[in-house]
Amino acid sequence: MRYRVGLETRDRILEATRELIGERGLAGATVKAICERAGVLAGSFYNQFESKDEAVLTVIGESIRAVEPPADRAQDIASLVDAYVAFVESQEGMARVYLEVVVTRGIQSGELRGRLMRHHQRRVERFAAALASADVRDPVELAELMVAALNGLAVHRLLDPRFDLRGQARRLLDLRPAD
Amino acid sequence: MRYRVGLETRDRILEATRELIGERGLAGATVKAICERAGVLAGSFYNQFESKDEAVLTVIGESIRAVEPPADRAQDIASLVDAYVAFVESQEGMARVYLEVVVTRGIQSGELRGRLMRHHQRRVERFAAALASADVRDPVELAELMVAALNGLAVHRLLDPRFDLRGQARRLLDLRPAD
DNA sequence: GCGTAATTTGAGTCTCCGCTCAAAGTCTAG
DNA sequence: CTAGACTTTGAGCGGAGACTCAAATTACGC
Repeated sequence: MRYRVGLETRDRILEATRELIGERGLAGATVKAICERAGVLAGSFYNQFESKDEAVLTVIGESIRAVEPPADRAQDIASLVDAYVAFVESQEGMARVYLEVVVTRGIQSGELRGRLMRHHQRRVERFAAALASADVRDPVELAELMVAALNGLAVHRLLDPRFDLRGQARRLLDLRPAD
Repeated sequence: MRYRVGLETRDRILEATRELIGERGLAGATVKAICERAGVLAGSFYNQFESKDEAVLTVIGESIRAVEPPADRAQDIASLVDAYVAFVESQEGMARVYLEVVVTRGIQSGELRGRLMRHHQRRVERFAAALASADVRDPVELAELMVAALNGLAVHRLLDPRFDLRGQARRLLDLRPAD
């Protein structure tokens, strides 16, 4: 992985992996399919990556990082919800993987699972912080509820592309605990 | 499939399929694993079922039917939510399949997908009816939101068994649109 | 240019999966 | 008891997927 051709090959493989995950999900991104799309043979793939999981993990890691809002600046709930909606709508493939990993037991890489779980945890914490500064009771519990509900909306959106994710997310935001 | 031994074999196969789906998810319920657990060889399996999908579909169909509340009697939202929680908690394996099918693209049987989708649809309709008779604005939209949110809570519960599904579902129930 | 390190090639291995089938064995109605 | 229908056996097929490797080719610092 030091000559320029090698780095270019690596990039093409990652690009192909990203596309295939988006189009066909995790299961559809086989090494064979990735290699075909990248215009590369299996040997080259394994010259660049230790395993299929390494390539998949790299792609997902990049996606997660790209989506994560800056940690330092506090945000209100509305913009956190908007960010979530934007994530699902702009990176449908990754959103699908996110949910696929959560739901499917015994998914390939435990590391992938751990990484996504941490991402989820951070999201809950952000929501909790936003709710706390809005003086809501039980901010952590409500944050868990909201993030879980948003995941549910995302699931719905994945199975029905006409589903009004943004609208329903706003509706969720308008719900208040009845006293 | 007419002698008693055959029917018993069939039952053992279905039982094994049910258990394996619950323990390892759809992907873990391979024909080999099912046959081992049922104490049967592959040939017997295919003497009873046309395909693996037929066995899986049978098991899931039975589960869905067992969970479906009686259609004639109208119910309020609280008991619908309770029924959903009970479904997820008592039939974790089936709940997992339900979500797995929704999330995973290109899942095996299109029929399985269709069947689960119809089940989902009926649930939304029930919720909408209950909300309508409670004089809520936009009952259909709110029903979609609630069912989607419940699905999200179920996802959370699947990945963290300590998650307080019942409590969070009640909390969801307490949320009201702010005017 | 040269030499070496990096890269590519592509046939091939290994494993797992769903599924088949002919032969042998087991029921059960009459 | 018997004949015909049903069931079990278990080796094995075809295909897909992840991954390997020795030999050939290519890049590029010097």
